[in-house]
Amino acid sequence: MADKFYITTPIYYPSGKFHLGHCYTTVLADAIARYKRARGFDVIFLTGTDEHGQKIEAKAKEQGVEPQRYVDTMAADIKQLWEFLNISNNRFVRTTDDYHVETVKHVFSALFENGDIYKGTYSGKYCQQCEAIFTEQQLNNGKCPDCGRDVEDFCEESYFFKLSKYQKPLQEFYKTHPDFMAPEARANEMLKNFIDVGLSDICVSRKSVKWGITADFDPEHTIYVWIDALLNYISILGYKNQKYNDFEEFWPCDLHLVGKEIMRFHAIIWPAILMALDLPLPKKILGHGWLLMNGDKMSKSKGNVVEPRDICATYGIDSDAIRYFLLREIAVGSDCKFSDELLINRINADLANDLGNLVFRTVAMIDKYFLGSLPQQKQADNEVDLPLKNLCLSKKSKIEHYMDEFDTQKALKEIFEIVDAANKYIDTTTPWALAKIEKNKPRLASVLYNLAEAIRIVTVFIAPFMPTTAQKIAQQLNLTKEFTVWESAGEWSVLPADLSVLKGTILFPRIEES
RNA sequence: CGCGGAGUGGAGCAGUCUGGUAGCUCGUCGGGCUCAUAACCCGAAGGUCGUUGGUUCAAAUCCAGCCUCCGCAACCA
Repeated sequence: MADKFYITTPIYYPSGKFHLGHCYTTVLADAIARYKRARGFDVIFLTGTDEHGQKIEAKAKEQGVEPQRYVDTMAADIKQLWEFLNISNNRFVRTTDDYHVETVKHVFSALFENGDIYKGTYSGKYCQQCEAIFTEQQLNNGKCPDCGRDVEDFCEESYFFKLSKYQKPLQEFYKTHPDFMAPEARANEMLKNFIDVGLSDICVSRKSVKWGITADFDPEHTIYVWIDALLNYISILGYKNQKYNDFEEFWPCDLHLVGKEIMRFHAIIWPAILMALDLPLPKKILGHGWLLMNGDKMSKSKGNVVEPRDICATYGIDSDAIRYFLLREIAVGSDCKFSDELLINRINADLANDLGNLVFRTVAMIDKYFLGSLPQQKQADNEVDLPLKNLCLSKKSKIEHYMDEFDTQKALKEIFEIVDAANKYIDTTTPWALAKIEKNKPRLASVLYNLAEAIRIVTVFIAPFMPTTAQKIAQQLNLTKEFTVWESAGEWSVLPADLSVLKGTILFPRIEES
């Protein structure tokens, strides 16, 4: 039996256009999922949409459609986006799906029955414009902190979850599982900002919100969207529903990937709910940073979003280029500045000039000097070949090390050192000079073969990050499956000596700035 | 004094935990090469590491204070 690996993205809230930020989370999860599969893991990779709540209700109304219709459209759109980005998720959850609703209702009732959910009164200050409730402290000079308008008293009967009861167990858990939250800075923030000041019970139902899952024992109440949303991670495995049957095998989750702004829901509330259900806690919550537009967060409400399909169309680039940018440019856990210029520079420098050009010139030379097929006879390795070979062979363990830490940036850096070394190798060996003298042909064949091997290894390594590109290179070098299995990246002379290539199109055309 | 993060050549970042000649990518300038996508290779210029003070033989790194920017405080990846 293969080892199991369960990875999730958050389920996205479709209250507006999806943007590059959502793509980052999902692409990161995808690269990790593909890497794990390459290493032989049996992977469940889950993403989805969080479709209930007031904002969705309002948005639907604004467009003059039923909420269900609205979320259907949005879910279809995001699925298309993931297809465009080559996302390999094998589960997709929608919180309006029957089985999910079934699980949520069951859990809510169970928690009510065991006393972790109780009836209370929810009070605060309500802003009509924002349709949001704030606490006294949140107000800005007594006005709504979002829009600055007057607020009114608000009081409603509600159900509460006994989060406070889990303060001590959570603290104990964090202490015994120091790797539970990552990166460290984010863990500090959680502990100092929320845990240390004391957890209070949270309101988990709303009478005023209609678009949500109703509580079985009190149908006037809909269940708070975060309770609803978090349960997706187990409803999709079939916990308390009949649709799936993977809970025993795949829970607890190996990695919840989340944006830093929703870290607290995953690192505090979610574990508390699981404790209340007497279920094991996830192994790791990784809170990544944001893409910043001119220093500002890219967000739906600020309207400064970048849509990946638009940007690809504008510059004529394919989705692998976007994937590469996200995985290469962003240090896991840190914020990252974004601009068209940074994107273009990164793509041109690494993908067009270095990788794309390397593949193109190598294949072109095999085509030109040997009509596409290398002769069998090869010289042995010499002092120029060995460094290249050894560099290639040294990378597998390093890349595995970084990927096991989910650090795609460092992993890609290692991979591209091979690309650099190969380009340099061409300069050192001067194949065009060898080609001029007939007796140098065997040496020329060796040089080109070594380049093909280096490229093959790169192809194996980049497949989790740029699956389409890996496929394109594989076609050009005539790589069948056995030459691209992960383990083969740790070996040399894997390709047949009489390698044939097919000249293909340019992988990444340079983007000329307008 | 709510909490957290950041401040390093023109741009984007690493280095700070474990003090010891300041590193990477892009850009700029000069040279080389011509297989290749005006791509590739080599070299150079450019930084008193936000600021003040302290510890030390030695501080980007440790300590204290200050300034600036960003984020969080219950529905933003």
